[in-house]
Amino acid sequence: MSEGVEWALHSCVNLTWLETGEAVTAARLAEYYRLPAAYLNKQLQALARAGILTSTPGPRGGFRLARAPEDITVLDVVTAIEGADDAFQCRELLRSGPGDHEGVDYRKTCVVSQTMRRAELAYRRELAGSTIADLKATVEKRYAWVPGMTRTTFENLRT
Amino acid sequence: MSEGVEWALHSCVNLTWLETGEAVTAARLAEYYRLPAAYLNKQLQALARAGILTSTPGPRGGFRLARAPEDITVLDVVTAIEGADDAFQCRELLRSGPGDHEGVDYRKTCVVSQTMRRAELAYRRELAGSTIADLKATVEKRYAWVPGMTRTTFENLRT
DNA sequence: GGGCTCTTACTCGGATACCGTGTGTCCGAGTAAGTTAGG
DNA sequence: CCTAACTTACTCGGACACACGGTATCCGAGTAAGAGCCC
Repeated sequence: MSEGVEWALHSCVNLTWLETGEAVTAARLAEYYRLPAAYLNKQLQALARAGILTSTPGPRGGFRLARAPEDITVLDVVTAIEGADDAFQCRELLRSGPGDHEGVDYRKTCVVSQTMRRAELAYRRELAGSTIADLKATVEKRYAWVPGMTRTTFENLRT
Repeated sequence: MSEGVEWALHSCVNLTWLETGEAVTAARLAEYYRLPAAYLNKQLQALARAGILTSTPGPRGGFRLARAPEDITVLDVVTAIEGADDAFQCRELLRSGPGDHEGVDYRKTCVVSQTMRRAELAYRRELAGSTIADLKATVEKRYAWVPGMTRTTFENLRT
């Protein structure tokens, strides 16, 4: 799985603590974790395309959350970065084997494919059960100083 | 995810139908689905290293299941091909951020990491719940002619 | 006929190329803020 | 002083290289079967 997923999730959570009506540039989000700014920008673009962030160009521009943290699931972010395809892709191996394949969709009927898909669905269900708001809340509960420290750090980066 | 997983799972199920005490060569297993023999051989080697298959060289050699189909989970096969690492690898992004990181293992404490890991565990749990014997049984129940057809096809490939 | 030896062909196993995707970087189009000049 | 146009610097966005892992292939080490020969 792409490393960008980790970057994207942490950046989204950070954005929830900076919500002051103004956008945050990719450069600042990158500097926070010492990441390559241009490449993080690429990932943020993917989030914007997926409707998770909104991007505004020009001075005082940058990214901000497109909707409430409660309405952004972790699965949304993963899908935006990794794409919507399942990890296991059924290539319909059975079609190359013996037997009659007339009008059969092995993606539906193949037992192997079904088993892998079931696991995939369990994975997605788990990720869809967590929202960015949940992450934010858990961090605030366990590490109460983090939001303030994060805000302060971004303030200092502003200079 | 590697395409070899699909090949490996189908090959394992096929082997359950051919269990006659003698091994099956990678070439024949490959021919069944018109796969590149040398490359399938590579995947079967991985299964052998993982203790799922046993390999015997020389004439009348080949591969056979190392243990009963009930004792081989789908997760075992996936792990043998893909490796034991999680799909999401926590690079401890937080360590590059602000704050004190003395003696902290973010793979354990980071909320993002925990969330991703929980999903990963759900995935694995699902795969660990299905064995090769389960796949075999389901196929035999739904498509009763398959075992016989498979055996016959392999008989013809023997020539 | 039985047993030993040698040949032989066959199998896996790892070492070797090739290619696509993720990783990383760069520069240009567009925009909004700040400035300046005019009314 | 207010307004409007211009300049300017800043941001995203996509186009361009690089690297690594999955894909595919080939040839060699080892082995067991089978033939042949001797007893």
